[in-house]
Amino acid sequence: MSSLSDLIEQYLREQLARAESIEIQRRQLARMFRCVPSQINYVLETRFNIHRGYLVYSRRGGGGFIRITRINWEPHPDLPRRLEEVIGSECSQEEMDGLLYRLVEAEVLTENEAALVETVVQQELTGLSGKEADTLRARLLRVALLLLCQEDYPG
Amino acid sequence: MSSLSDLIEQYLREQLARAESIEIQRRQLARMFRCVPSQINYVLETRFNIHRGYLVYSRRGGGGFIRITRINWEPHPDLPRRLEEVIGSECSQEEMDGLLYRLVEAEVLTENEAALVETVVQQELTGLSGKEADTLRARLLRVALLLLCQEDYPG
DNA sequence: CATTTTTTGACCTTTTCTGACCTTACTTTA
DNA sequence: TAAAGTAAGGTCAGAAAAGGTCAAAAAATG
Repeated sequence: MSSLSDLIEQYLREQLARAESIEIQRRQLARMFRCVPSQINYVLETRFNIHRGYLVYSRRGGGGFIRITRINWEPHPDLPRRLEEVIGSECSQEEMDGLLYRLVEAEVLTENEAALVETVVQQELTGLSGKEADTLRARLLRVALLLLCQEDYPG
Repeated sequence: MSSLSDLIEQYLREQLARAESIEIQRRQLARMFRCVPSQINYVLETRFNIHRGYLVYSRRGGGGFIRITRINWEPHPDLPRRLEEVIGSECSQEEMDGLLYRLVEAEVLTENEAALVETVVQQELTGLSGKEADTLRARLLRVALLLLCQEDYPG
């Protein structure tokens, strides 16, 4: 249990223990650990992804950098997966209404929030109908619920 | 975050924090930062464009100058409508990032909310690219912001 | 031994920086 | 007062400086 990736992870965690956000240079860090630059990407993908509560932002070009931020909201464990299951790739208006109704009953959303979602989503769908609308509705609804539910459970 | 362009950006932002509009001389600013004059244009194009909420006007010849004006979009009243205008029917990731950045600056969103939107929207876009992604991104982003902004200003 | 995780390297994309050359506006002078 | 000179800023293409991707090889794991 101490591959190079583990060492790099450990190093970054130490930095992140002191600051909520750190900036690194891929090349420099790679030189520091005597590895190839893409190894850094591997560590970031496997250890500092969103599931583990980190956000990575990077910029290329001269003065480029990689910023790792510890995030303040617990990614709600398997909400994304469940929403994926429940909503799927298409969602009719009736299905959406049903789901929203159930979420209000379960007190996951307030009535106001449900109404807001309904309004905003339907507004974005104006002019569309049939399968096209159902596909888009599924995506919009998923994003909407992820936002509202995550907001409810701040770290 | 410390390329020459970043430094010049920072300097100009400081000026613009005190006045809504500033006038500079390209040559002089270039001398000040020990760079070639066209570097200034680069900074203006990438950091002070309309997407980031700035207007640039310039005049050549003797006594020439460059004027940068901050667009003051007032946060509260009809933000939703403004957002729809700004987002339009397509939105690249860079445009989205720029907009989120500005909303954080304007204290319409917190950094966490911005990160949340970024994450959730990008997640829904996995597998898509090009125009298709840009179209969908515009829609998802609009819904996301409408939800969060309404939540912030209920009623 | 099969599978998963790690490591590496070749090739790609984005962002920044520079310099040669162009255009516009004001100033001077024949 | 028209032409020439001077003093700005603009454009664009290419070099340089980052970071990204992906697949194959190597190592670890069970």
